[in-house]
Amino acid sequence: MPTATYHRENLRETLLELAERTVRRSGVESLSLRELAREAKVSHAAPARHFRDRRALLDALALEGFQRLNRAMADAAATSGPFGTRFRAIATDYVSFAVENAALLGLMYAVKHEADASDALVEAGRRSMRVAVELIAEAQSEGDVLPGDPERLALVAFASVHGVAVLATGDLLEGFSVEQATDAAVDVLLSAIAAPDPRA
Amino acid sequence: MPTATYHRENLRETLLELAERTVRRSGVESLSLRELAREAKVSHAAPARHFRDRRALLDALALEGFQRLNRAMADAAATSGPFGTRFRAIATDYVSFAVENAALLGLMYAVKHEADASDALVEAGRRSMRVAVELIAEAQSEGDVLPGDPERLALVAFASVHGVAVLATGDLLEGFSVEQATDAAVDVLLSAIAAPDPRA
DNA sequence: ACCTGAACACCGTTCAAGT
DNA sequence: ACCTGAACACCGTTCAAGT
Repeated sequence: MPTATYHRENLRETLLELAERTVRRSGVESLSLRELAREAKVSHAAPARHFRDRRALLDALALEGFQRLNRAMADAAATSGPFGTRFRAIATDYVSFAVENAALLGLMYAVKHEADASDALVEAGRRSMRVAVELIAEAQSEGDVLPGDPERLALVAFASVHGVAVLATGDLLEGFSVEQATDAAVDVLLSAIAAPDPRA
Repeated sequence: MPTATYHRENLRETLLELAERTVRRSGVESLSLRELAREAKVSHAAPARHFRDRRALLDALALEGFQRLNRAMADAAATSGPFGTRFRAIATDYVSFAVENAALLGLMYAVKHEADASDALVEAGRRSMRVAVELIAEAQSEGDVLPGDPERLALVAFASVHGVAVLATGDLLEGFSVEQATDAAVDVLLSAIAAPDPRA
């Protein structure tokens, strides 16, 4: 008779993985701690040891989401090449993440602005905006982007790309593909903020 | 002893009003049909006569939301004046609606793209996009906007404004006011798509 | 330290029965 | 037609008790 089916190696991670899977498959609202516990083959009270309540689990999920998104954006920003290319790469990555993790993205933004969001979560939420600000400030100093408050331009760029992401996940693209929509937004932004090529 | 505390004038409307109030105050997830029934002083099974299930009530709420939003946008679009002014007015109205009805807007977009959303809901969701397309097509025929697929430009404009709305409700404006963010997005969009003034 | 099992106060949904 | 009250199968959360 094998013993110890009863405490698990790393219940916290197991629960997070299971939770992410069910959020992806059926949305946040159908995520039940008791169901999760059943899937993890653990008593329904066990998750409480690792997450104070349902919200704490959701917060942890959202935090992981922001961390993954930020890593992807930072990687795309870190490539070399002309500003337009790097900007387009970041936008594409952002929208791809949104499409592939639609429910998670919704959770990330929903949970971030709840009154008592953790510092780590708020900080992670701000981080992607800062990637955009730095990219634009840097491009300005290279003469690739018109002068002007980089925070203001980054806000508009971020809003625009995030908007495409939301419309994409909401099935509101009305005939355009995700790539077409992203490219269109990037084209419009670049035509507004890119400095004219001095070699032209 | 007064009789008839027991069937109500218009329970459906009463429930919708109460539901909207609690969604506004405490979010969708804390909306309970039983609680609603208690507030309406009706048995917990009574709401089922008017809404098949919780989702049906949420759908009805979302539909009302789109209708109000679309009315506001159509009104702003119907004013006369130069394209830039009208466009800015619509954007401002959209973002104001989003800020004043943050939870409702979230519900609207969440519910719209659930697999079995009602036709009325999907149609209402598309309508605001069409207002944008028409505005831009009209401005192009007047020579106020550069030529190009009006649906593509409207998509970008819509995404941009919706993005500002989402960032605003998500407390991600980082030091900018809602008005500043909206104006910045409109400025950038106009500088990309507005035709140069022929009188200049 | 980590988990269990029972208990409590909620849910949404359904359905026979009442008016 | 519209509502009630009871019932069913779920929840999240807490807590004494076990190992």
